Amino acid sequence: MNMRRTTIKDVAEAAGVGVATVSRVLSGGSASPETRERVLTVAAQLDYRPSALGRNLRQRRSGGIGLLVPDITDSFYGRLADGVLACARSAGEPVILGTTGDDAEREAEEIAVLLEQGVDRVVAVPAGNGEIWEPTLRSGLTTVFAHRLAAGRQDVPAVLADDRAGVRTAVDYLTGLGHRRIAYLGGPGQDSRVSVFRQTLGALVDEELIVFARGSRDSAYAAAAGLFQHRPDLTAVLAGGNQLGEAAVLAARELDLRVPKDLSLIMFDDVPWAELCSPPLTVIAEPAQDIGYRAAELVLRAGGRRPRGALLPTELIVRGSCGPRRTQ
Amino acid sequence: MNMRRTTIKDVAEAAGVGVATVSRVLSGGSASPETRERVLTVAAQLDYRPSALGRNLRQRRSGGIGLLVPDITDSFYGRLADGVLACARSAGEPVILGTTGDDAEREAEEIAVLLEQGVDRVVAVPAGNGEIWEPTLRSGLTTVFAHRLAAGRQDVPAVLADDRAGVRTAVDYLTGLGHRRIAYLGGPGQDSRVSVFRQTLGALVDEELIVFARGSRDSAYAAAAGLFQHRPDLTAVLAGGNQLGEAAVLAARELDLRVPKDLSLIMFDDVPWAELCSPPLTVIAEPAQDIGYRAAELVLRAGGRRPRGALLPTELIVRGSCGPRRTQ
DNA sequence: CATGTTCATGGAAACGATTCCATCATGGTT
DNA sequence: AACCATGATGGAATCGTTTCCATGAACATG
Repeated sequence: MNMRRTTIKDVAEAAGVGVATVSRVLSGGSASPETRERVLTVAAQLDYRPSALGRNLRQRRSGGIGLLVPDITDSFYGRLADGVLACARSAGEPVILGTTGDDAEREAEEIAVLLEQGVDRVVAVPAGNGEIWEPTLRSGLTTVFAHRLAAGRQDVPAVLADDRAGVRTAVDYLTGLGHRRIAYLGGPGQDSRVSVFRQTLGALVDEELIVFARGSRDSAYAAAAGLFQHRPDLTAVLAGGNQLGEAAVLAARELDLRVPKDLSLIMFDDVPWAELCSPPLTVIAEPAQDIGYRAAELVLRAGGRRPRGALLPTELIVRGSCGPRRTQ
Repeated sequence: MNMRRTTIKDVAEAAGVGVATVSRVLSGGSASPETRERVLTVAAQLDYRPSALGRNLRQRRSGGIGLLVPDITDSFYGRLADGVLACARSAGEPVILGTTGDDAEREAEEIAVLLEQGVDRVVAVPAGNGEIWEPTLRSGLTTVFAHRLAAGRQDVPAVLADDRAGVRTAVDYLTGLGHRRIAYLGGPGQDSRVSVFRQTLGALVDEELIVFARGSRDSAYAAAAGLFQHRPDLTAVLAGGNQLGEAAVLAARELDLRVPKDLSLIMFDDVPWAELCSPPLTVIAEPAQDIGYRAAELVLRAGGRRPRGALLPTELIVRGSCGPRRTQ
């Protein structure tokens, strides 16, 4: 029952060589062909698997890569995580997952846990502002941001969707349909989008129509319902994420606003149910999984270097949730 | 730039005590009050954080808990993972996430990675049959299954939703509405449900109406479409998960089957979009997050003991996707 | 007073890998 | 033949903890 794991020492003894040699053979160092083969054979026979524990301690870093997302329940982050996992798996690296709830304090805690674990590579959707990351980055942790930047941290490589272009396309599409009073229903960390929203809308911008929800579903619903009740004159909404879109649909239904007759709706993030909705939702698709994969790739390939980030394309997928401005 | 982490040795020196004492103080061992306070003060001053690396090696186990789910993209497993994370966070434990794609081989690989990392506690939605877990369990890894059992492994504690009761309720509901040809659209690992399905349906059971998809969305769609085309006489479907439900709605729409007029649909797992669908979907809600939380709790509390599992209630939520049998 | 018991304490030995460094054999060059 | 370069090899140090054990002080009990 209580059999010890086989260690490198066992292999060394069984193969009649020193532990140093075994280590070298197994990690690709130099060794004579016959020694190499003998060691490999013995290792296979004993079903030897090097313990990450010993290695990590010696190398003062745990191999794994940390992943911090706001909410693993959100389809977008689920897909993003899936991309990270796919890349990590192909590299044989474990992934330590933490959720921040878009809360700076929780983010800091999760970072602390990761550091304690000796994780030295992190993919994160940053929640707090850049300062939180200061000591972390200084301590030599390779970080890649995904999906969004931390305020005031242009020095960290990031893999982003080109949502600025997405916003432009969406706004142009809506104004093209005749809409003038267009709302933006945003979530945490979408300042950059909103600035483009303002820019593109130009003279049409109406600050009252720009509202923000915190991360939760409840908050999203409250924001949407509040917006619709307070400003029944709006005719189109751009929802900044799938949970916000969901809230918008729900709130609209609750208030008997018909989509797209009374209200045109565009949602960021193409989720499977967007097609099942009635009407099917027009969306700006973001390559969530690619974002995750690329970010993981960057963080793995980074050999101490600071890699450049990436900007992935978004796509407006027109379905049935937008129509011409209602004439009332 | 290249400053070393502060170690326990630094703290010991600064406090004028031995490292053993520091370790004891920090991990709740016995020490004189004044020593304790001095050590704690110094540790706080130096911002000392014990390295998990050293501890893990010495204790021959990594603190973290492993989590294995088929697909983190699936809302159900997302919520399950969220539950595990919530529990782990309250215990300050990191979570290593792996996905199996419901594939036995991938599951084995992920287990190997976890073992290599020294993980000794795992929450898993088992994909393969029980044998895969044999060497793992034998090697002393505390395992708790979540959401389903591995075939032929009654010796592993499991946290399950009472989906057998769910199936019974759903079938009774459908037969009560007059349906006679009821299909089950299943996914991997749902044998137990199907056996209850057969049982409850009794003489009405029709083996051709029981079809299985593999884990992917494509496979689910193919199964649903195939079922509907091949047996246009069926009047009700029980979909074994949200992806299967999604596929059913999509396939029905494609084939111009109106829900619930031509086809009644009940889906396992209450996802947010079930309400947005038109008609809103009648579902059997499963407490995914609770399952994850409870499973993590079990795996954490288990002090070598083998805890008993849990069976969590399901609930039929009637919305609009079921109607009386069509009279053709 | 002698002896035993209970503490707090620190030195040192693990844990299992990697890696520095010294050693030794080999083979080629002068 | 003497010498050096090269490459394979194993011993030992190292990473940062925890934990075993010996020591010594303090105190109670005979």
